[in-house]
Amino acid sequence: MTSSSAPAPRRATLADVAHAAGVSTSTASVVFSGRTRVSDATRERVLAAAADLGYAGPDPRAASLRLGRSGIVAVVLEGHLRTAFLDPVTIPMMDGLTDGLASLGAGVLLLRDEPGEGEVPALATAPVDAVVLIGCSGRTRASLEIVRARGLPVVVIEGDAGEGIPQITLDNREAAAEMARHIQGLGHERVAAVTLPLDSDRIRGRVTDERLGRATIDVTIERLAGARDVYPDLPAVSAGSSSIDDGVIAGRALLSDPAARPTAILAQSDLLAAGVIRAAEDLGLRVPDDLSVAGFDGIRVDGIGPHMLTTMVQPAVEKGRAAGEQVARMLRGESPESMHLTCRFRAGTTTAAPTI
Amino acid sequence: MTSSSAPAPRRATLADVAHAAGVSTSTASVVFSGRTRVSDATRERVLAAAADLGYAGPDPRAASLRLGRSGIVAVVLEGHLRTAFLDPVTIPMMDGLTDGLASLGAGVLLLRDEPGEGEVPALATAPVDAVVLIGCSGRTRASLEIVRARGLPVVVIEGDAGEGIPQITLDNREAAAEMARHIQGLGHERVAAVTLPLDSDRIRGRVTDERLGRATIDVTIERLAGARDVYPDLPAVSAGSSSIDDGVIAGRALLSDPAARPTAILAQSDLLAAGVIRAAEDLGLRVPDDLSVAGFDGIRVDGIGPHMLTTMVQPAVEKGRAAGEQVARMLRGESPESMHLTCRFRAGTTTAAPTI
DNA sequence: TTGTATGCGTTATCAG
DNA sequence: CTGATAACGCATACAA
Repeated sequence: MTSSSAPAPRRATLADVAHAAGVSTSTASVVFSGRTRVSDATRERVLAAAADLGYAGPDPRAASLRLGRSGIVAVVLEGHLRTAFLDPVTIPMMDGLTDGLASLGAGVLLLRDEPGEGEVPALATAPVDAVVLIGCSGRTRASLEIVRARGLPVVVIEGDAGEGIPQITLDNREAAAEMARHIQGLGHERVAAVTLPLDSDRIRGRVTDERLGRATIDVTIERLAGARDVYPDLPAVSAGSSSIDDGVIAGRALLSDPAARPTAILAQSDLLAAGVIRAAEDLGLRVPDDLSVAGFDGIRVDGIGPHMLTTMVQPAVEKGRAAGEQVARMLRGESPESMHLTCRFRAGTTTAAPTI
Repeated sequence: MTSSSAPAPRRATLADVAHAAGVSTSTASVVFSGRTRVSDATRERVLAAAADLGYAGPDPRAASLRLGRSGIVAVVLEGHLRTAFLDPVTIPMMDGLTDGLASLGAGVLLLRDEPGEGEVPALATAPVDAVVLIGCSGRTRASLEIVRARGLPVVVIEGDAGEGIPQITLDNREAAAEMARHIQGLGHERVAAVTLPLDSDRIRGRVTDERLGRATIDVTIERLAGARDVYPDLPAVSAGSSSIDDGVIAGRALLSDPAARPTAILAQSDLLAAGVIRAAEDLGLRVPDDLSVAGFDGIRVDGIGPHMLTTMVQPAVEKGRAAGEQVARMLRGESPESMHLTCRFRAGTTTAAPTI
């Protein structure tokens, strides 16, 4: 009957165990690390002593000091988890990341990129071996500075950190262009776009050249550029986030005026596309007869009834796994490589030739 | 022009900085920790030397050995992140957790509860100060053993770890009963339930007494018990996961036979409820006229058209925050308290009096 | 206000 | 196969 509030006299250390087993600490250490052969007899004695003293293995803190690594990789997300995980591609990506890191036996430390109420950013003092930055934009830039100052290996997913920092990127521009060509091939001429946020201010509204010039989120910029490679004058509305609700808002903005109504809308994410579809149907438009809607990401979207979104499928899990693998390489002392992953067109039921 | 592949000769240490600044290491240490007054003059000198040597602050690994804590709290999730985050309440809960931990400046280390391919579980060697277990069931039980062996403070969310381990629980049984009474109050007599998985096997199908006896997931057991407090003979079908798709499957199973069709279905999660609604509408039934459907969780569900789910809203963020706060207490040496949080009934448009 | 001494718990090296 | 020794880099009590 051990009470959990019992004041542990003092945790047993490796030295205690060694002493109790009548061996040196180095021998005891080797029993646990297994890096050298030990006779079965002494191993038994050490293990017995350990069990006896309630020793649960080497203290990770001491080990990490000695070894120079902690087995932890930081992932820096923007803002609240709620926000970061609102994007459905985040989860498969994180999953890929943990997979890619598995070869290291490393865990993932979730860090927020917040101002942090005047505190020193956790990133500056976290015992991590490497850092993965996601979407190096705005505030994330500050994280990059900290990381570089600490001299930690870093990989950037979907963002450009410049100067020889390995990055995992998507062919956003080419993929967006491919989708635009699909729409063009169907015969659409009056087309509009709904973009992801332009910067961390996340202001909604018509995308002017001036606003675009100040934009900081690469994904948004690239996907719009790709679409405009095909439709140079493509009008666009920016959303406040990648969500169905924001898609509805942007959709309304583009569809409310029947005179200026496009026949196709290119959304920069599947969630936005779902919102656009909802907005269209609320206005009595039929998809794809009256309006074609294209998405981006290739996630499974609930809530658009019988529709199957026409979209560009991005390799989300691969993205994370690639980042994890590059981190592993850097930690092994090998030189990392930037990787460029490609999206795949997937036809759905939400795009068709215009009927007008 | 610093190349990132430059072989750093050796990272500067606090001692180097102190030496360069012509002060002792303790003085230099204090400059960074700020735990004692230092004259502006020496502070300047130390900082200058640090900048000069590219010293980015104390090595967290050494600091954590010295201080006896790492500022990291582990969260153990079941299976792939994909699976854990499939449950929409996980994200707000994690958010609450990081909030609750914020007072400690602690980060969250995501750990999977996997077999791990014969490797030692990361939990056994991760440099963490405390552990949060989620839904202490089955495999998680093994994690608990490791944690106890290491003598780490631990808090369990929605699970019973027994023996004085603080837990954050929900009034699942009472809440489920409250919902059942709502349905009863509307006049329903033929009612059925769709439950969450019974155990980690996640087998779908009719819930027999025998299967229920072997069930290991407390949430499922409790919510079903609550419903049966009101409808003692309530038939139930278990889902393979908390998802819309699984809700559809369970819904079909319950509704396919017109003769034995219930007039109300109590789903153990909102996603399952959404699936049931979809299954009902696929069969030509109207909700709530032909079938009342109740959910559980109070998340925002897309994909059920105009419906507003009648549900029990659980305090997801609070759950996480409470866990974080208890961890903080334990690390401050105060004794932790188990907390029991309550759900709130929210009326929607998916339940009504039976029309037959 | 600053310096001195000590130990946090390990693990790598190398000699026996 | 085992043991002595020396770091790993830092933060604190205490003395100056």
